[in-house]
Amino acid sequence: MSVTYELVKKCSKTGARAGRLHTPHGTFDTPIFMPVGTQATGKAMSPDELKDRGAGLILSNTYHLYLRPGHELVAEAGGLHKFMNWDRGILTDSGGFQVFSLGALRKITEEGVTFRSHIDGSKHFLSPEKATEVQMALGSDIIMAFDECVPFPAEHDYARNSTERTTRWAERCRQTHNRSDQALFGIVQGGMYKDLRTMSAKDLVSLDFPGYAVGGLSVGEPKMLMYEMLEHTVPLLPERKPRYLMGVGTPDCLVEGVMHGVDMFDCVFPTRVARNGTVMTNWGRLVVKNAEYARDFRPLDDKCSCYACRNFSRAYIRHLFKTDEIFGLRLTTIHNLHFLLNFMSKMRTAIIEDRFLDFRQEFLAQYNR
RNA sequence: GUGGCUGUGGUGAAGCGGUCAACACGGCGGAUUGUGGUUCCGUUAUUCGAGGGUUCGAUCCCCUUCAGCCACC
Repeated sequence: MSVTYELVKKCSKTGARAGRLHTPHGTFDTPIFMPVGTQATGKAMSPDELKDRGAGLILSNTYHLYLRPGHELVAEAGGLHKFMNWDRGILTDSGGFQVFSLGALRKITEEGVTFRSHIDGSKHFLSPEKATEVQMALGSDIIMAFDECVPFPAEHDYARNSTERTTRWAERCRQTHNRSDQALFGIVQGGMYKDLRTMSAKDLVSLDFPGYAVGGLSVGEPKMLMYEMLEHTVPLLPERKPRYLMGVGTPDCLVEGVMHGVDMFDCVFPTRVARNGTVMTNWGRLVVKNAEYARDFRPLDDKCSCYACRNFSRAYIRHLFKTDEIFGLRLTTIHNLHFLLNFMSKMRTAIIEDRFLDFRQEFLAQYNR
């Protein structure tokens, strides 16, 4: 198998686990946070800058690359790794979530999804087969099954039909997939219904994917409900395979995810919020563009050792935001990625030293919001 | 010096006798979780250059004054 999971250490008190993920482009420590580079670039960051923060896998996107520049072009360039000059791991999302986000612009049938491009309104069709073909052309290390993300809230009937279809689609993705140097992960759906989560997990596990994602969470439901779903769903997944919680990236959610046994995460949150002038610190969120920092000459986070914190003040970074200088959002992006990747590595160390619960408690006591 | 025009929030401006002075930008604050260097939400002029008058009521009419711009001497 092209992608395998190696369990290194299990927490004695929670479901948390430390491991290693072996991929065709290297081995990466888990739990891992994968920065999002939707359009074949980690926004505002060069590949070297991503590596300097310790990024291992990054996430890119089928929907976006299919529309622009087109997967054939990427294949012609020699694949996504070569095209964007990234020699570590790449995971591509199938486009299911994007199509879900398009709302009124799309129509779902058993065959697939007809949708209109958010760029020019042109009509397109994405199916399990097509999404898999596109991802094979891109050549990412991990590709995702084409799923339908159940919205929140959703009626039980709707969620059941959708979840069953996602499983049928997963089987079609598996039938289509034939690249031995990449792994296809299945995605558990089921909305906020435990019986459907159980059904989805069981059906997908029987299809024997090399890894499993928990999808359909962090779609607007209360955090407690998300944690409840995680606690229910993760134990249904095979222990010897990686588990990936899609779309989660705030520090508090990451700790909870890790505690419940999740190995992989991705989220636009740290980078998007950075681009809008907000950073994460050991004490919680800090909106550096706010007026209260105009004369604050301290670093973003005095406990942080990142390039931005070592060299620049809140007042300076705020000034860059106020004047729309691109260097400002580069600094906050550097900081947020450093913060989050460092945070993941601290969690991993805590698991290995079997003090994860204490770590979690200390962190949550300090970090508000 | 004479004639004309203009003076509304941080900016550009609408209104022109009658509820809370339109809108845009900016500012301030919030949101943002498998798309969006994006988008969304809230808020931001007890006051219309100043003073006086007419009127039940004036940013809007009248008088005085100040300031800016233009033209002429």
